[in-house]
Amino acid sequence: MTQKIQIASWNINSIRARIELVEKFLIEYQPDILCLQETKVVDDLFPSAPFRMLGYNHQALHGQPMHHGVAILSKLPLRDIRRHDWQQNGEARHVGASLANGMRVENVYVPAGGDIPDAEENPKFGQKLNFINQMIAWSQDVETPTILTGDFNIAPLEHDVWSHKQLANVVSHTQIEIDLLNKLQGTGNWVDLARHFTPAEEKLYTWWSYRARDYAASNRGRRLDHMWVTPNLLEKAASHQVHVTCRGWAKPSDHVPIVTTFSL
DNA sequence: ATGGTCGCAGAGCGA
Repeated sequence: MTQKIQIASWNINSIRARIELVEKFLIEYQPDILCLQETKVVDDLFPSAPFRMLGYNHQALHGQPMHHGVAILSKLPLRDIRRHDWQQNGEARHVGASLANGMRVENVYVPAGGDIPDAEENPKFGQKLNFINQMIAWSQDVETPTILTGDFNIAPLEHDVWSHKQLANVVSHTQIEIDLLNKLQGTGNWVDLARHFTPAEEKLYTWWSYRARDYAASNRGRRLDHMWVTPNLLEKAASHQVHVTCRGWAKPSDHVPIVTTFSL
């Protein structure tokens, strides 16, 4: 008998501003586990009750005032919850937890990196590169079946952005970021599930700027959100979906949810 | 055309 587990990841851009949107998503798609990024709330003020009402009784929260913040909401018990602060700067960007079957879920919000792709001119860009380097060191030791998901803030492939040429020097698609992300991927032999199921030649986005007059008409998106697995989980991954329609919902996040179905 | 829009807080910054 096989067990089906669906795991979702969504940069929600404030959980308090969008709790109804999340409820709509959970009712419609019923994932077992939801990884959130940019919750923008301290743990004491996290809206836990609406999730419990929907059966997500197991909650690994890792928030801070104002910015960032990650959380794992789960119908399945979570254990060995770890809240990482990779740069010892108080930023809440990574929370991980194990399931009863031994799988680990690692939920990450990589720094956006500011506007100028130069570490000396723009410390935020340096922080982003440093963060990935910390993850590379961490990734060396990952052996258990692990899902690494979240907002990586990097769109590595040509068709992960609306224009490879026009974004070549735009933070999220610069070669230095792509090289570093590829190094991280190689370190753990991580498999990029979205591209495992969708050919590299096909455009695939998870984020569209709020600034476009009509996001759908201009369709200038980027694939910033990812779900990677260790090779020992690959054969269990049955499908991967990007729920583009959520970008068109009222009061949307600028990111859409991604969901992987595992057959265990 | 170098703008545009969000959320947090309660001005301006980060995204």
